[in-house]
Amino acid sequence: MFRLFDTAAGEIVEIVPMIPGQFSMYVCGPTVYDLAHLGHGRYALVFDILRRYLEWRGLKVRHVSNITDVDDKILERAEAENRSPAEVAAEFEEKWFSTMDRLGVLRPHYIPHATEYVENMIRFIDSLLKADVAYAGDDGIYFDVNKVADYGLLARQSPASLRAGARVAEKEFKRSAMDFVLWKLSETSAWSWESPWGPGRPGWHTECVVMSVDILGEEFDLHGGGLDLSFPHHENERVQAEAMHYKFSRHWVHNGFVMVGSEKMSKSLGNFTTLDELLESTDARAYRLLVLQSHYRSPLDVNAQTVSEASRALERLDSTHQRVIDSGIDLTSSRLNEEELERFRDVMDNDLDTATATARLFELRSRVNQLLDDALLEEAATTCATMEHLFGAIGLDLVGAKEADLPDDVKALLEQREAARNAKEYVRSDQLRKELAALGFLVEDTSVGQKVKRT
RNA sequence: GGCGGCGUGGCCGAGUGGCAUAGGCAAGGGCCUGCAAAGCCCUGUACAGCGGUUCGAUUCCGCUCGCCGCCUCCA
Repeated sequence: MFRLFDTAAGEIVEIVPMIPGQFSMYVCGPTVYDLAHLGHGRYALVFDILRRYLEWRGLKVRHVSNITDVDDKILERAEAENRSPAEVAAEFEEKWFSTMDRLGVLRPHYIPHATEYVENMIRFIDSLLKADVAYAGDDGIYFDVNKVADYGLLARQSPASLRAGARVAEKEFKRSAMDFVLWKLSETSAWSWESPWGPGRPGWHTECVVMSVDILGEEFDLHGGGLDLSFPHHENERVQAEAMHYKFSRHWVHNGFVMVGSEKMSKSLGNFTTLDELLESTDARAYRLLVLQSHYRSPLDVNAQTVSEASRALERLDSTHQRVIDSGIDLTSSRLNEEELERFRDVMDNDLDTATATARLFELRSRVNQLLDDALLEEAATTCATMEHLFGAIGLDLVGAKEADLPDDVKALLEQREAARNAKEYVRSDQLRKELAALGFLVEDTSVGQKVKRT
């Protein structure tokens, strides 16, 4: 029994796949006009973890995530840099996936682009007009939210209270402040598509409806994204679909924000760090571990300290992995501890509680070390294999010490040090260890000789 | 203004109507080690405040204080 917090229900609900054994999920992807920041990284990791977990659980997952390549911000950047919007979009899409690869985020099974769906969107908007839930305004076609009974569901607010707080300047012709644009007329810009209403561009909220339904059908299991998409974006998608009598997504899932101090990280606040910046100095797995150590719906502080703590924790995991390898244990043929697998599943089934699951895996790590200390190799093998199998299920692979290509001078120093130690010239060997440390190499003495790590 | 959420040890961060063994990081003490490192063992007066419900509340309810989010583009 797998449960998740469903934003539409406002509580944790049991997730019963529409088709037994399968799972269809649509996750709102990036608008490609700039580099991805830590917040994008978190959502990508959260849904990557969800997908991997469901697959581990034996479900056949269809994971769809779009690329929004039609947007005013893309146009603005293109104009500012005197190139075409398509060029800007292509550049940042490529950069997006290269960063996602570094983060170990699996490619979604389907990656639809808004530009491929413009014709489809025009037909959809036309249907909305025919259904009388949309109308023509001065500068485009608008959705009439008053035609939907429960507008505000995903915001968990009534239409009246939403209206009371509306911060958007009213356009005279709009029937309600919350009405949103489906088709933006743009007679001046070269970047436009022909439509029955004149040249223009589709509004943001329509593409995901059209693409998700095209690929997954009129009803699918889950629709997700960052919490900031719950309203108005997802709500606007939902009401369009509802107006067309689609059953649409059975569940809505949103992840919490990355925080900078006490503020949400966002483009508009300008307080963002790009993922590429983070990855310059940090193992990408450390960010995944940091994300795993908190609950996906909680705000997550990402700063130099929390990142370095996660990096340190990761080092210790890797170091245990290395210890096991050094003990001559063959992990690939080890049995797995069924009890632990079950416990992991129980915890993860409870609203994807990766924090508790990870805590449990750290306990296994500790147990592996204890077993190795006691030379209980067979049990250590099973425990370690189980731990690594489960970390793998959520996308975290442990690695041994990198076989660093040692520069010749380092090799020479190591040889001298070994000789000094064999001769019990400890003052000299400690001096050599210091020299190596200064060169960026950490030397440890073990029962099987010196071990070197790049620092 | 409306709606929602949060406040747990030195820091980060889970969880729970029944002793707060979460976990991570940091710190102190010990074992091991030529010394370190790694590893192991031990240690640390933590549930914002005030009421209420209850045999029992950190957990449920109310109020207060503090912080945050959404209502506009946002992952």
